Amino acid sequence: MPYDPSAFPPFAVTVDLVVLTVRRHALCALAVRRGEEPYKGMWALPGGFVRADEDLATAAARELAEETGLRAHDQESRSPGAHLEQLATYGDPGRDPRMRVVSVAHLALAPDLPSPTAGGDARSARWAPVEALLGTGEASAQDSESRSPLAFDHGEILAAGVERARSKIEYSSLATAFCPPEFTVGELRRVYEAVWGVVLDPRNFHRKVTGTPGFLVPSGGTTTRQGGRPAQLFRAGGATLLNPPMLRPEV
Amino acid sequence: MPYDPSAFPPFAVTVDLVVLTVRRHALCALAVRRGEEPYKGMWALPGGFVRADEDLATAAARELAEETGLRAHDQESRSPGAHLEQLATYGDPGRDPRMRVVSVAHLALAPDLPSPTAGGDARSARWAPVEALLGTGEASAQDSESRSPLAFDHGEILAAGVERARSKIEYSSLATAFCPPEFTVGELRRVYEAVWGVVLDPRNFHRKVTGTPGFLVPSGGTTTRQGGRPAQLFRAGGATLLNPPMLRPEV
DNA sequence: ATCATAGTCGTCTCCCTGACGATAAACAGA
DNA sequence: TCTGTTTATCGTCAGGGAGACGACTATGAT
Repeated sequence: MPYDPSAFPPFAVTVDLVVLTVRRHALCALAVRRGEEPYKGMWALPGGFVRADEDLATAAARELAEETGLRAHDQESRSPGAHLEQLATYGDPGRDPRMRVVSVAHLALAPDLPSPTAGGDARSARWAPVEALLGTGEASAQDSESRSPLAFDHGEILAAGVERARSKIEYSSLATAFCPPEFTVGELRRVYEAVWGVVLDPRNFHRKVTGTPGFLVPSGGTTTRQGGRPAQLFRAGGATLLNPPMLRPEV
Repeated sequence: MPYDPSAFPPFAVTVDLVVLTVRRHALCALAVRRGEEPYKGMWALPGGFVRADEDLATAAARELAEETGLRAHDQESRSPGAHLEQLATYGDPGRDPRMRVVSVAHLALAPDLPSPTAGGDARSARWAPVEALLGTGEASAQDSESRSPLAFDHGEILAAGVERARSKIEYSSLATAFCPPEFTVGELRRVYEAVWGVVLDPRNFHRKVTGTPGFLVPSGGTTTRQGGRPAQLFRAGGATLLNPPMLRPEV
């Protein structure tokens, strides 16, 4: 199968971002309003073209910074940035009516930002609960597809990102990416509850996360910002894989 | 960030395949010999350009069929085909010295084929143990990178595919994709042992897989093709997710 | 006949988990 | 100040799954 550099179809390559955060006990995604056709006026995932000399991860980090001001860190550092990883690639012919576009979707997990869309184009970007963006809310499941108000195939991409986040916090410490640098066990539990959409037993959850070596390290302080008895503050520990994993309740 | 259809850098888009199988108790990958520069004469992963009107999954299935004669089935059917799923996308500038190429890597899991490379170009394709292709064998880890004899960044892609397969057989029934339509518990255990590179207790393994609902369904027959006492034959059951998962031994 | 090889069934113990009682330390309001 | 509310944290107990391993079965090979 010899390569023929002059005989391959040209593609446009973009990165699309599924940026998730937890706001007011709900899992939310960043959506931007489209200013042009097609899908003008509809919500879409943030994204853009990959530049000629740019790595895919670099392009995703650049788009993330442009939209949220967050700096990405893929694995290690627990800086103010967000977790960023590649999600999947979408390249159906006709997914963009204008041209052949292959989009490398990325998943970003960010802590709740003080001013959600203040940095970028505030009137055209917002955090929205994922149920609303996916059309999986209380609306009865009458038509099984395209209930999502998102443009292109972004509903499918968002669903994949949400599912990835839901499964990944099971066996990794990634849930801490939704938390500020210092957080309590209860705040971490509310992250799990929001992402999974369940209610967890506070006592078993506390035993589990504090008993998993490397998951949490006490920072020494306490806080009462959630009300009630003062809670110990923790930082994310060095462990990235949880063994044994957190278990998502059945059913 | 308005789209400008006339101002985006053109990319070539390819699919590369990590095709894994278990042969003689070893995890093997399909490699093809390059006939041209760059990397002429080196081994590489099979792959090729995505056509102008072709879906990414379709392109991957086409390449798989061209190289192995296997028909792909992504999730459900347990036909003679192979499991095929998207793995990750690689698009570093300079990963191909000739042009800007974005490669959407796919992972295929196939049963041991009677004639490994008889279908295609037999003298330029072969199954090779993944340790050999990755350079992670008994060779001392003196230089930590580029010990792989594979062209381009295919060593990295193969490593990602192997790691995906290793983790995915933990919580899914995908290990059966390495087996013929009918197989014994012992044969399935040898698949796990080859993929993970461990030795498993036959008694605990038997209890686990036969006790997981939907994983295996008895086909009625028995076989002695492995020697010893006749073993019951099974087919893959309908379950795709194993709950609780198979546990890879520690350390 | 005996041995080697695989397969299959049980048992025992440890540890994790879920269910849930009890206590502790803050704040709000009477 | 006292009481109720909220959240955090510690303990207990029963059930299930997994690792370690003994025992038995049914073939083929020597």
